[in-house]
Amino acid sequence: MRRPASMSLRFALLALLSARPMTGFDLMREFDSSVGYLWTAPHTQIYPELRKLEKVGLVAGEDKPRGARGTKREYQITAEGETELRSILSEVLQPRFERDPHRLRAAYMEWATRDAARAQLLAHLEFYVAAETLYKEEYELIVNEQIPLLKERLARTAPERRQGVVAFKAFAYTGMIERARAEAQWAEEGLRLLDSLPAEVFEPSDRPVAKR
Amino acid sequence: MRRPASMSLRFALLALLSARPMTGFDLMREFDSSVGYLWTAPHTQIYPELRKLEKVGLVAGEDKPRGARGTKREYQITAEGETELRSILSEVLQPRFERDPHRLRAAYMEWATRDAARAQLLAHLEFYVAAETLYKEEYELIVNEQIPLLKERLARTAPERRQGVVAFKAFAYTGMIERARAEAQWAEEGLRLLDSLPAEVFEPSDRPVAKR
DNA sequence: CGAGCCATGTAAACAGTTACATGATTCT
DNA sequence: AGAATCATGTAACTGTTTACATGGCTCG
Repeated sequence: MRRPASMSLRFALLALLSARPMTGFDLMREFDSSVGYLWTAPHTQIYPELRKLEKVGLVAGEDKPRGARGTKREYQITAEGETELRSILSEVLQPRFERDPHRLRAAYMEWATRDAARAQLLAHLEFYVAAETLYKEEYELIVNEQIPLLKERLARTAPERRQGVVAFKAFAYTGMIERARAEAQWAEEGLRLLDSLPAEVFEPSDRPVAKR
Repeated sequence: MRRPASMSLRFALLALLSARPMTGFDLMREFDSSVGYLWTAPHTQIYPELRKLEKVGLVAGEDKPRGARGTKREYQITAEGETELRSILSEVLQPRFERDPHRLRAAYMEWATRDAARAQLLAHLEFYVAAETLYKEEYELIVNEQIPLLKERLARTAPERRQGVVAFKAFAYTGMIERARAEAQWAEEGLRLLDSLPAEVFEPSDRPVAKR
């Protein structure tokens, strides 16, 4: 009866299958695109999880022919699976303090050279500037209903509910955009800090030869 | 020779031990306070990792008496350990797309009732408003040099380098503060969205008795 | 003497990553 | 015929969480 604290993969698979039936491979490709920014998993995690979901009746698998000799297994969400989706969302997932390796490293930058610290922050800045652009593009695709899976989902959704389906996906992305912007800003702040500090606060770039 | 992609626990332990020698228990308590917002680990991870670090010479352990019969093992960072710290920070840790269970769930809120969605976002808002306050308090403690471990660290640091030691820790916290603010803002945006959507977009609060 | 803190451990389970592997189909 | 794509798997390992466990020290 107990639901594990972390079952995001399960949730993600059920959520995707609620749009249309898919094979493990299809799901893998979905994780490589749009949804992949929210959650992702390698195929080595997807296939076993699908078998588990089938065993407990949340999805139904069916072998489909593929070409002459080939087959593939297509999964569709069951009524129990949809109930599970509702049930997961009916419980609050408590936010918790997140570990952040980048923030941790930043806190001890006195052990880095100025150049290394700068390189780290530039990588951070570059990554999140690009991420922000990416997320904004996704956002536009969502609100313009230009994502294939979203279109299929909407086609299977009662007209009066479509508005919400789009709005929640767009909402998730505004969070990603805001976060990326905050990270980029932080990196810029760090770069200014680096420039403002005197050379003596850093580990020397060329360490003395004999350090004993 | 290869360094694992994720060695934040190792980094955190070395960074803490660079302030002063500590036992596993001391480190555990540190993770329960200040530094714990940047990184944390349970004792079941700390003790084995310390033994590993000792085996490879990055820390040196020494048994200390405790009362009459008791002992405890105190670890101090070695020269090799400090080199390791510098070495880790000399390489850029590439930022990557983070999975976020909360954003994932938000994207599929059409499967929730309005009340459940609101409860989720209120929990998010409450958590991050509190976190922001907490982080700001920590920030003040840092810049005013009121954190015991930081004071000990500064006492062992050459005067001309102290400025950086404080500034980097403060910098890490500005990132935490900005992020918490962004999350709180996002939750508020979500609450406004919920209020703006018509009732039909949500799963019914009281499901029909006979769902077939 | 008991509560609460100090101190350290094992073991099982789970989530996620990486490496290795296989074979069919489709397109050029 | 070979390359790219479709499709699915096993196995080993790392990092993290959770449960269970033990015992000494200090203070009231």
